[in-house]
Amino acid sequence: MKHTTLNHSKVSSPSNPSKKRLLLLAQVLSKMTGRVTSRSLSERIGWKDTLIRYDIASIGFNEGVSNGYDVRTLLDAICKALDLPESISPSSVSSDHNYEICCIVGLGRLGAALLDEGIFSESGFKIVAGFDPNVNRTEILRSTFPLYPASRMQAIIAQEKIRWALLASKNADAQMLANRLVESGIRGIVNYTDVTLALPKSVQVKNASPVTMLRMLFLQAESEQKGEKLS
Amino acid sequence: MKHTTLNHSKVSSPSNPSKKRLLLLAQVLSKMTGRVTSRSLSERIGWKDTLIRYDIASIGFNEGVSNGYDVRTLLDAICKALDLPESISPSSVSSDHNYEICCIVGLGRLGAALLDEGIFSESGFKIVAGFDPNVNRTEILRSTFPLYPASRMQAIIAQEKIRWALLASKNADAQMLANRLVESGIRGIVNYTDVTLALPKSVQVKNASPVTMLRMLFLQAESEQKGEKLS
DNA sequence: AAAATATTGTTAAATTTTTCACAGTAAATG
DNA sequence: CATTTACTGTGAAAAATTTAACAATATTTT
Repeated sequence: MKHTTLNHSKVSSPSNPSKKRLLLLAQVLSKMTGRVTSRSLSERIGWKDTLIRYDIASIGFNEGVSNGYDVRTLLDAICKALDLPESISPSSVSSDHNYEICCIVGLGRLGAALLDEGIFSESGFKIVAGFDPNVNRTEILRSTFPLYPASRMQAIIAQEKIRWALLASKNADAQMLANRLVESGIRGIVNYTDVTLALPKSVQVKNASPVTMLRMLFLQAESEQKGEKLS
Repeated sequence: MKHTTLNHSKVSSPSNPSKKRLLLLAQVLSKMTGRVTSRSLSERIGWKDTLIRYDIASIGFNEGVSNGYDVRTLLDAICKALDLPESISPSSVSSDHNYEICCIVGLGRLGAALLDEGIFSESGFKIVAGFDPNVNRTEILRSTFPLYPASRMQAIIAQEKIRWALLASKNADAQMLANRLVESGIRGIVNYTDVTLALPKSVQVKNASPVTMLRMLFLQAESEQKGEKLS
């Protein structure tokens, strides 16, 4: 009999929690070589080995029977399954320069820090514009891509086909700017402000404000102490 | 019969997902006044009204019968239940200056942006130190709290009783610095680097790197398109 | 080459989380 | 003041997620 490489029974795509774990797993694998087992990964990342196998199975990968996984092969499979814009895997010449286009909204201290192009190189995401309500900021700051006054957001976003935004404005401006992003047809926002944005369900958000993150961290630690599960 | 204010059957503390939602809920309520209903909140935040009622019930709050909730009362109750260091609620004189002590590790462009004290004012968290492996950085930068070379982390963290860290170093240094944080007895890390940290289970992490956030956002949007649940 | 070992893939069970359904209650209405 | 309306609180049902159990199978050891 040939290698048992094609008896995949799981057809459905991975669940949302699985996807998030697979992303993290891919990021870990991208720093490794050789072979791994579900147990060695479990020790590295902290999830139950059985959950890791479950996640891997959910993308229909099964080249690991009895002997663990080849890092490279597994990584490639995960990247393909998640369909990230540009694979984390080095071997992925698959999608040739398939970037997702982003912008930064709000060029205060934090927003300006994100202008550093190095952050996003090889991430699959490309920042092509920055916006701020304050024209001073857009004129003073230097970056490898153009900066515009917020009044031009709608036009530029359409023109450049921007689909994602990093929102790092003042809290007071956050909802207003988010609304404009929505009107411009954006698909998702990474929200570095403390404002819990009101958005249509069709627009995704990820909250990443330092304060909110610290508070969530605090809650997580509180639960952990009492012996509860951590997420 | 008296007001039905004390027939709380739920004794167990809220589940972890509930806690996170309650935190966001509190942040939203802190910007409101008057009364709200589970439905109006549902429209504002996007979760099912029934889930909001469930979360509220989980902290034993029941002053909403038939008439919705008083924003202020509910907010206070949530803050008390979550036991955040300094309440989001304005009326909370309860815990007098009960700060959680934090530090910033890595003072590159992003880390330096976090030196802005305004970010954390009234958050319940107080930054008392910054660290960087590069002594140049600690000498050049200005901030309202002292900056130290990374070599002094262990000593200062013990001395200042620092319990939380914002890690914004270069990726290459991240794990090394995280290890030192762990050795120093830190309780949790907000990780702004792209490295998936290997840490003991007793130390909590929240990943907030722009790239990881964008990737998760992307996955979330992908699922949403196919009509799946969003987290 | 047989036995022992290590490890996956998978199905089923357990657990957790969310949703539903509706009884009960305060306020508003006619 | 009876009736309607708009809500909550809650216990049970449903759905989602995680864990456990184990048969199957490569690899290593003796």
